[in-house]
Amino acid sequence: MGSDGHSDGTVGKALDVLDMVAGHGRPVRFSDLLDRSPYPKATLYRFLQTLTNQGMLAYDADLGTYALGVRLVRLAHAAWAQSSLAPIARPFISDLATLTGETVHLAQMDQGQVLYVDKRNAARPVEMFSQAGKVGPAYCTGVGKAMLAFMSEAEVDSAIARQSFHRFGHQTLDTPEKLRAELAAIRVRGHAFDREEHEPGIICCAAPILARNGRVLGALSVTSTTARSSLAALEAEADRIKACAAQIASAAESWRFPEQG
Amino acid sequence: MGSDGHSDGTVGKALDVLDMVAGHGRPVRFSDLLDRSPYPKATLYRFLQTLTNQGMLAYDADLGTYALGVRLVRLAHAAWAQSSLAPIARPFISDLATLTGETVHLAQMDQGQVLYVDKRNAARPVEMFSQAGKVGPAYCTGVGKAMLAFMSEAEVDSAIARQSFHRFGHQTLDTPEKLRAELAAIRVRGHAFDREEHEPGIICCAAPILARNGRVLGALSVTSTTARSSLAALEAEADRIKACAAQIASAAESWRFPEQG
DNA sequence: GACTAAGTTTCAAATAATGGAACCAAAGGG
DNA sequence: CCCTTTGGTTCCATTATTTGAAACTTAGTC
Repeated sequence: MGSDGHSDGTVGKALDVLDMVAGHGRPVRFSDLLDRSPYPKATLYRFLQTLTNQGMLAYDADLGTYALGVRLVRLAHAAWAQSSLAPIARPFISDLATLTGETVHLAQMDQGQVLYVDKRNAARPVEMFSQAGKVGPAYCTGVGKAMLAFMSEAEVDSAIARQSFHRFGHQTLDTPEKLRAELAAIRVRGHAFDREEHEPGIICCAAPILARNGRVLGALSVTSTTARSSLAALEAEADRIKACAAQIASAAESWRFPEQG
Repeated sequence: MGSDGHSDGTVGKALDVLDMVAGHGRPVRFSDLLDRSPYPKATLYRFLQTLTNQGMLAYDADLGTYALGVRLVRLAHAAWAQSSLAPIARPFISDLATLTGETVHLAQMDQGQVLYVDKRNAARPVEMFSQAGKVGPAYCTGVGKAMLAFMSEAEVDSAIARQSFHRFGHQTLDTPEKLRAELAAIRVRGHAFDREEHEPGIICCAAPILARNGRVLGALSVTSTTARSSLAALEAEADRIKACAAQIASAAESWRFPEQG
């Protein structure tokens, strides 16, 4: 169980390469990739060929660069639709955005990082892939902390081991100890804050979405700015957020365990 | 040489399994998958384990089902942002939607199928099942035919071999011959129509997005309904659509070749 | 308690992955 | 113009991984 995934065989390594291309952010040359990769030339080359054959990567012959392939976009649509909370949560999130007049984020945990799967802006409608799919740090976002607070010891340990603890602002919790203390407080309170810990001027109040068996399904946050609102004002919405989280949890469970099944 | 791609090794097979899960549309049990799979029990089992370990699949222990994992959503965001035309095309598409007052679709070709990568809805939303990440048939959609018309012989052959030629409407081109004849006409005309070939009441006018070297980058369509518009009215927008396609092509090229003009 | 279906593990044989090194093709430079 | 470097591709003997029939373990039924 390697923490960074190159533990299961050829497939794991290939997906590792895929991540490398994704991580680079823009089309990347073979040799650039070679530098960052732990694999020898020939091996990396073969992986790139295979992934390109499979449509997971796209090779640009003119520039000699590899980029992520469109097959991923197709797969992701299916993933988003069948496996994320987003489609189930959409109506509830929409309501919450309207009620609060603020932006609502829906996130899930992926490999110790926060993955935003949907976003609802009171004013303007959602653009699916442009927002959904973004990742953020777990230790300094409202949704991240809300999820961590209700995860099992083992999961939290493994997640904490993956955090960078970069100080984005002066309020950022920059050590595992501070984070753990905060998580304890969140567990009691039932909701988490982001006190400009990730981006200056941005604050939020977040609540976890918990299944009946206690498992963390995701988290929900209402975000605002210090200019427009305050932590106190956001906390006033906490019950509403929790109610919304409960609705989503319940909808998710009845989706997962259909009556006639 | 596989039209269905299980030709390159373990990785190819694993991705095949991934597609199988995606294709099923909802969380799927091991044995369901086993029926549809060409792999023996133990082999399939190991693939599912590996993919689950890797976060490409998510296993629901309560139900014993596999679904696509959230890691895909993350990868897809990167794919969408770095490899599809969508982020580049967005402003142009937006303008076109405003100018025409209709819905604009942006699509690319993936394995002989049309992959919608973006959609811009005018004020009045059209009832349709197309969103970013969704796929559709190439032989009976405006964007599909627009792309096919400008692809190389070999590519068209391979794409045609993958079409189902299901008759969605009475205008649907239901044989390779009819399709090829139509493609020739589109090549001359420079734009393609959808004459309710895919969905009753839905019509569109589409143009390909072509790189300077002639390669097909994608296609663009303006969609309407027979109730609100007509083919003639849509054709009146053809020049505007082509102009937009040209803008996108040019933006795409200057993005890809930042140094050269 | 015996029977069945669904899922998991084992293990020797078969196969595919590995990577050092050779090779090729452009660019660069003396 | 030839020689060198850099970036990319192919070979192939070695090695490690995958493979899948079969045995096994649950969990559920009659």
